[in-house]
Amino acid sequence: MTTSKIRVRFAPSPTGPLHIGGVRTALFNYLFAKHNGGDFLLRIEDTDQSRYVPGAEAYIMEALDWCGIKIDEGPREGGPHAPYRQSERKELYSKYAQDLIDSGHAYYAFDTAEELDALRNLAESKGETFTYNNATRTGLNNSLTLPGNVCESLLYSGAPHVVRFKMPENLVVEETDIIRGHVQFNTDQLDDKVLFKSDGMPTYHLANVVDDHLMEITHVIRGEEWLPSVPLHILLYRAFGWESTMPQFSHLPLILKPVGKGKLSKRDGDQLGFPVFPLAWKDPETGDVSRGYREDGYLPDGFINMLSLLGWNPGTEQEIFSMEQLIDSFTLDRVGKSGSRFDPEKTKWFNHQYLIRHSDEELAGLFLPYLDSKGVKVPFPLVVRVTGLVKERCHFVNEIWDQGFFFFQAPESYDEKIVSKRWKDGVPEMMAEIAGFFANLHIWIAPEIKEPFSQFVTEKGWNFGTIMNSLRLCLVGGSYGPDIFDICEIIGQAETIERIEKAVHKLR
RNA sequence: GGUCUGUUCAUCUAAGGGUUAGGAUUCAAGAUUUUCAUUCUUGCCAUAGGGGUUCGAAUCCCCUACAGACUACCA
Repeated sequence: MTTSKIRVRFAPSPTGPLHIGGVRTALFNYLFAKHNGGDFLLRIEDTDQSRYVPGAEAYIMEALDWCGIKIDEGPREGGPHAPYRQSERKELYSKYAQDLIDSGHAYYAFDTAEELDALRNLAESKGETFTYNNATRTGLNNSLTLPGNVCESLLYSGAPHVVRFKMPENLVVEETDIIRGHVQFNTDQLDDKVLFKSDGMPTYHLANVVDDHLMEITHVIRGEEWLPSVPLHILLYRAFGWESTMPQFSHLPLILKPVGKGKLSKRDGDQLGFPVFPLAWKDPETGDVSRGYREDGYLPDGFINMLSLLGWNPGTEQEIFSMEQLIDSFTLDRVGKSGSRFDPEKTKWFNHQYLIRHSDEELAGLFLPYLDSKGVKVPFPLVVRVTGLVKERCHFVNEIWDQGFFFFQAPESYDEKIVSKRWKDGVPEMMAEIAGFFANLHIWIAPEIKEPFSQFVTEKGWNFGTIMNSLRLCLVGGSYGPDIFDICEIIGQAETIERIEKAVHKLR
């Protein structure tokens, strides 16, 4: 253990949009770094050219930006260990692969992918599993079995080859994972992993270890799916002679799908009607669009708050956390070990909590694009006022429209259920009288409408409930919305009267 | 199949040997809102099963079951 500055990295591969599991991994890395006054780096692991997806890298950065996760060093930000894109560090890795061959920790292998596939199929047909390891490597085409001169001439002639790690025999590799505690593996169960591919690129395992070392990463915080490769990574650090500065490992529990079995996947969102991505994503090949939390009207701080509580808890009963508070409270020892099922309902609840905490101005600003898309152009102060009136009844920014569209345009239809319930005999006549009454009012602000109106209704001996509900139907087209007199005030005297007359006319 | 990891209300989780097993979401009921939503109150609901260790186990150990991850020249 060194006493150097805490440094962590989020190292996604740009094979598509980040999903919420990835965002959570990034978040926990970020929170851990900031809690300890350390650095958070973004490193793009694009060593598999065949899986490269255009736009994915930009997506990842935009998603982190939206979430409020700030990158200290990365491809865009630069930094002392640039470049931060593994494809741009390509030359570096072959040197390290060579070091391992020279020290006897790795070897060249000339077996083709087809040959290995055939071996796997053969083993499978016999109910066995083929593994490239100490038991089989002596019977395969590699620098351990081939005569030195044959091997050299193969390399010289440019024969395709990979570099494999020579997994030691019967060695117990132990490690203390910050989240999981003591874990151990026997190397006899492991295979000779490819470190360097025939296309000249390193695999994840090599690149990851080399870069983490070079970038002075102190803690590796990643998903549980990486736990099985921990022994390989430890052995690599040892082989390089870097064990004394090896990062500490933490393996985060998985995020499971809301219903059914297994970890959350892209498909779940489409089927169950909630986003699995922070931002909407358009697949460049198929053109399919997947929805995103941002586009669905979620607020980033609520989204982050929800994610933070998936697998982590503060040990207190506090549930609402700003990013600053999260940084303050976050420690890895309060991260659980078991997988968390994702709950879209609670996500909605969080969003509502954040929605009502946001200022009317801020929310109105976020709502503006939705208004635009409806072709509505109104003064901003009006949008602010309406937002303030309806935000408590919304879970999402876009619901401000559903809850308040009638402030901006007259209802075009009337909810039939409400019509049959409220539009009884005599009601049209009462409404017509009310329109006349409104026309004679001189002051048009909510309390000054309510007061005389109540008097008027009382004098007439009408049923207040019937009147209010029917009036609401006239003004908004249904049985929803905030206080009626607020609505009257905002839409104005003339419009109020007009809507009543229109309803009387149309609902005859 | 093998290796590894996990298992507390429907869901997220608290309780690091001693509590009526706590909170939150969902759901249900009531109150408020002469609408709807919000809000408030109340309620329902859990230690996977079996063995140990212990005066005492959700907590420590073992077995079983179930679940998951990994098992590629992918990350």
